[in-house]
Amino acid sequence: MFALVDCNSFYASCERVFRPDLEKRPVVVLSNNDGCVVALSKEAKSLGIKMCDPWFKIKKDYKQQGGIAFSSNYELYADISSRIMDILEQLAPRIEIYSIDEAFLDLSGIDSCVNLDAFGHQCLMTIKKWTGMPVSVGIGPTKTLAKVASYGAKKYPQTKGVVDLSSKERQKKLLKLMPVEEVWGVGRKLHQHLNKIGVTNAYQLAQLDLNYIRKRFNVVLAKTARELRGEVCIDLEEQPSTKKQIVVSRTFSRRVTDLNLLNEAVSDYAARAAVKLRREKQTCKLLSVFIRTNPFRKQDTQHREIFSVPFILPTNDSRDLIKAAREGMSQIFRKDLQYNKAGIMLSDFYDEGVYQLDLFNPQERKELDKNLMGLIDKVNTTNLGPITFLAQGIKKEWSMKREMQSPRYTTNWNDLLKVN
DNA sequence: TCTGGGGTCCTAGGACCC
DNA sequence: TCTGGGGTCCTAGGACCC
Repeated sequence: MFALVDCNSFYASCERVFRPDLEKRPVVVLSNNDGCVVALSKEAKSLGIKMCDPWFKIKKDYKQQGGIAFSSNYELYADISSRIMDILEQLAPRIEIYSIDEAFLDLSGIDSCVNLDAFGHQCLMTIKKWTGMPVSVGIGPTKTLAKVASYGAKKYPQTKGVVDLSSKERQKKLLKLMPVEEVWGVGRKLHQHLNKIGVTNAYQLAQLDLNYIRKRFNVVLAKTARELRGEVCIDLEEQPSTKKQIVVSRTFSRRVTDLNLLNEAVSDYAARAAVKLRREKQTCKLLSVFIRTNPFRKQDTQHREIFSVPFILPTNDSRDLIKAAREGMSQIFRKDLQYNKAGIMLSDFYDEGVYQLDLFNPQERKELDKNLMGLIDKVNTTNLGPITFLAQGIKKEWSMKREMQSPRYTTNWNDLLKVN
């Protein structure tokens, strides 16, 4: 048996924890650059606001209706998330942290000694009491059914936030009520195709012939159908698997035509990616750089391109990555175009310390470089930092806008909440 | 004026091998 | 006219997730 513990409107709820005056008010959180809505409270939903709505389009009406908006504050969200995950670790023997706001719990063992519905409420109340965050709990024999249960727990207030789908009858009842596009693994395209063959709810999907699904669609959807029937196909993954790629990309605060500024931006992203790569204790053999113009501006000449730079020896040295990023940029940059986004991608990973010996690059040098990077990373965790590379730029004219950000209540002494 | 960021998995097709 | 069979590896693109 699995439980899915899922925070309600996670980012919006985080903002409310330290602003109780916002309870019952519409709250939305915006993406980087205050671009579009990425999280919204129930009250904001009932004003007709949708996920991904561009902020500039809804801003005026929304504010008039008493809504409040925040720029995203990832430092705050990450900290609240880790507090919630710590609590869940105490409540269940095995958990899988699935995303910043969700975790699957393995309930085997627990299900034989306590009532599962009661256990769900215990999780919900403990998290509410210790962090102030509202969550829903869905319980089912497979992960996909736990997701279904969580859908029910959010959708129907009479469940008080917990749905237990242990029984076949309850599964059947809820699956029939659930639109097929709400199923975990069914996105926009599959939704359209399924509708075309007359499948509109989750129950119908579960009843389809598996061979037919494999032939007409693919093996992944067949797996989803089996999970909906109660057959475990997706296991709990306790250890986060090592990453296969690292991406750092940003939309600029304004359109950029200057190669120097683009170089600055990708150098900055490369340096950030290098830190992530070293945190994973990995090295990479490939760095790709990409840029694109604003696809929404139909009047502009469009250009998007990606260029990959291989390394002879795998590396996680910031200087190598920055150099490669600039090299790549010089290959794809075109004069007189208005770029609005750039990014870099690292791939082809190797464990740190596993590399072919190189005649021209003696071992001692490598150790020295490694120590240097380690030292920089260490300094940057203290308030002596940050140490950055000049290539990353100083003014960062291209960097994003976040005009409505809340304080970092839990991670910065200066932002600590004051009580008068 | 203003439209996010970071991931994974699967498949088809091409290049290449014997 | 008629041009094998079986395999692997890599890449790009599509679909999905949060």
